[in-house]
Amino acid sequence: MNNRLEEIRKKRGIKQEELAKALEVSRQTIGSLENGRYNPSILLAFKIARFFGMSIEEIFIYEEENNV
Amino acid sequence: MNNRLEEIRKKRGIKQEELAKALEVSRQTIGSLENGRYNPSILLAFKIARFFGMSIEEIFIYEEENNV
DNA sequence: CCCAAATGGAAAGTACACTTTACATTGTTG
DNA sequence: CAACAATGTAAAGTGTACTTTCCATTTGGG
Repeated sequence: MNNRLEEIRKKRGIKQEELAKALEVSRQTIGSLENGRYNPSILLAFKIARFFGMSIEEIFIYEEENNV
Repeated sequence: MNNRLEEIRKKRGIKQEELAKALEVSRQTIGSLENGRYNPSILLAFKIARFFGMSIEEIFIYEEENNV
């Protein structure tokens, strides 16, 4: 899964640490999401979407992962 | 998090097992989601939404969980 | 240039999504 | 009622999301 987190966060002019605090997760979690080290839980995805006033689908891009 | 999985699945007239096979997860996973034993991963949420031709937000209802 | 702020990322531990196996319960339907 | 289909659910194991701690690298402003 890809995501537009870094792009969207920078457009809002906020730091990873500020976003992390707002979402009540660690800064490393934000960094890991932005750099694709892992995917968010659905709860975190909802928090992120709500924070930015967007839908999950606008932020996280699912393209038929062929990982079997 | 609540979800409308059971409702939507029944409206389509398909069995838990059929849905499970289509999504490539176990039948128990579907049952557990329908009965709220746990939340789906975001990948599974995307698969479910895509399967039903709906958005994640239409199926999974996030209401500011106050679980801290 | 220099320092500090911002970010990248590894390591070890915890929580939970998901699997397989197994069994019990609840409807049908013959 | 008998027998089978559909669902509920528990237990134990695995993978991964997320945490805390720690250090390295990058970047911008004085």
